[in-house]
Amino acid sequence: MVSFSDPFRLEIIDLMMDGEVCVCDIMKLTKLSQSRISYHIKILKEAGLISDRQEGRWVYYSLNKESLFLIKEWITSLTHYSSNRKRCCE
Amino acid sequence: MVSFSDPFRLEIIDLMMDGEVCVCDIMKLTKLSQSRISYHIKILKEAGLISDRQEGRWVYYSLNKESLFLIKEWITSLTHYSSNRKRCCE
DNA sequence: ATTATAGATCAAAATATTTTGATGTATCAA
DNA sequence: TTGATACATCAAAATATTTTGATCTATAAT
Repeated sequence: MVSFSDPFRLEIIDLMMDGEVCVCDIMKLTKLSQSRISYHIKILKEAGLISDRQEGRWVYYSLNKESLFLIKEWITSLTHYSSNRKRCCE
Repeated sequence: MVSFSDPFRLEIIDLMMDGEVCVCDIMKLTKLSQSRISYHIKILKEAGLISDRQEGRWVYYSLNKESLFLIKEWITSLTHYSSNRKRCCE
């Protein structure tokens, strides 16, 4: 959740919407520097939000649908509990 | 989305799961200082994630279900597009 | 073997966010 | 009208995150 907190990470996430991308794809599409992208990728990976798969020199990243689903479930749980007024400061 | 990026804000959001809370509620439940809470509340409010309602000296905060729903929709859209492999670096 | 490419990692610098403590405003109770 | 409570706001300090540029590893092509 906390890993959603950077606009460039959101941009990278959006790029993964259509499937796998490598760092070089992201470089071309965003004009961010390589190390900058690797840094954000690392944060997304540590948060379990993306998966990686190496193929030769390339590393393909893609969204981890399961963890996205878990986040949705958490958001759902936020709104699906009792909404009865609690008295303040009792 | 970016406003989810602080663990204390997530805690405050969780507290609102059961309904409205005021700053003093949050103070009691979290032991955070008043100005610290107001600071985080402000960020959540500016993000449209919570709504407020004043009643006398108290301000009641609650989750804005609509904006939570929009976030869920965005997450859904991330995973519901074509997953066909794209060639890297073409 | 040499060179090129993809990407990870690192330390320092730049930048942004958060915390603190003080002060301000509004409401209410005595 | 005085004092207390709830909360907002502000500037400075503390802390955390991000960016940069350099260097490193691994793979692959010549």
